[in-house]
Amino acid sequence: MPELPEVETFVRALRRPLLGRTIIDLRNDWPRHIAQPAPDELAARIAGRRIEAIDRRGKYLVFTLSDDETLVIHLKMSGHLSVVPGDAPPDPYAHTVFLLDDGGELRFRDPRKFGRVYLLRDPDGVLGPLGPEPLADDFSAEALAAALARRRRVLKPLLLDQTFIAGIGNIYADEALFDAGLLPTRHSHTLTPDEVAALHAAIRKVLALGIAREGASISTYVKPDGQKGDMQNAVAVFRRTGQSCYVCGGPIERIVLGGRSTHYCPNCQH
DNA sequence: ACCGGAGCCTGTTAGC
DNA sequence: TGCTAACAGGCTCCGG
Repeated sequence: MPELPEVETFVRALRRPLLGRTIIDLRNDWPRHIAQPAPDELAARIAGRRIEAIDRRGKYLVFTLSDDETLVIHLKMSGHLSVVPGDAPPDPYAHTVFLLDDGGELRFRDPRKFGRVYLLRDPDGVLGPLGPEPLADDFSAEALAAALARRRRVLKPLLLDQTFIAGIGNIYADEALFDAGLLPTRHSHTLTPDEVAALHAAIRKVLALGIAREGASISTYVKPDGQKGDMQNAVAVFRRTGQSCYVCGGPIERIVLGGRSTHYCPNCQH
């Protein structure tokens, strides 16, 4: 389940093999992978475009192409991107493949087919609704405090709301709440200034740790080179139901909030 | 404005 | 040990 740190890991690994390359063609065996525009139009418009920059916005990968085109990819649950030689063994799960001018391929592997590809002249149409980047300099505790007070919502589902903050998914939401010592069932407008400060620091801490450890290989995620990340060895609560809390020794509990499994320590979080 | 549920998918896991 | 059924999970859409 790629979240901000996992997507950032892809972005960093893809820059070296892709920057300066030109996309010459597209292969697709699952048309629903292409969200926008229609697959044949996307193929026609992307051919001949050079990859000039690769960045991340929330959980989206953003490829700035020549001629003011932007390729946007969301990996959703099981998406994976890698650059391989053209004669690499075929991958039945690589539903969308970008052919490169050096003979290589950018493969979008996606067993569950939840991922989406966009080719946009104005990426704001897709990226515009996203909330602030939690690792950006202008994401301050004061800004978070104001945003929390404005919405009266349960913390866990709110952290997963991409229009509130961009990039946090189920793993890092649970980890951030544990690190901040806050129960996932707390309501956003009830946090004290100290609690907001703790949450702000915790969000940035766990995301930065996830990036440093190149992502959490808990379900299907692996790095572009196929190797596992290392963040799964540093989680405090996620999918540790019944196991001992590393801080107090008590059992980690699991509840469902907003339809998502939620893990926390009832002793350490208040 | 917010919440809950269905739907999209298929590999993995739980339960018999 | 082998099978089937439920689950996971980001996000969108719908109805309340």
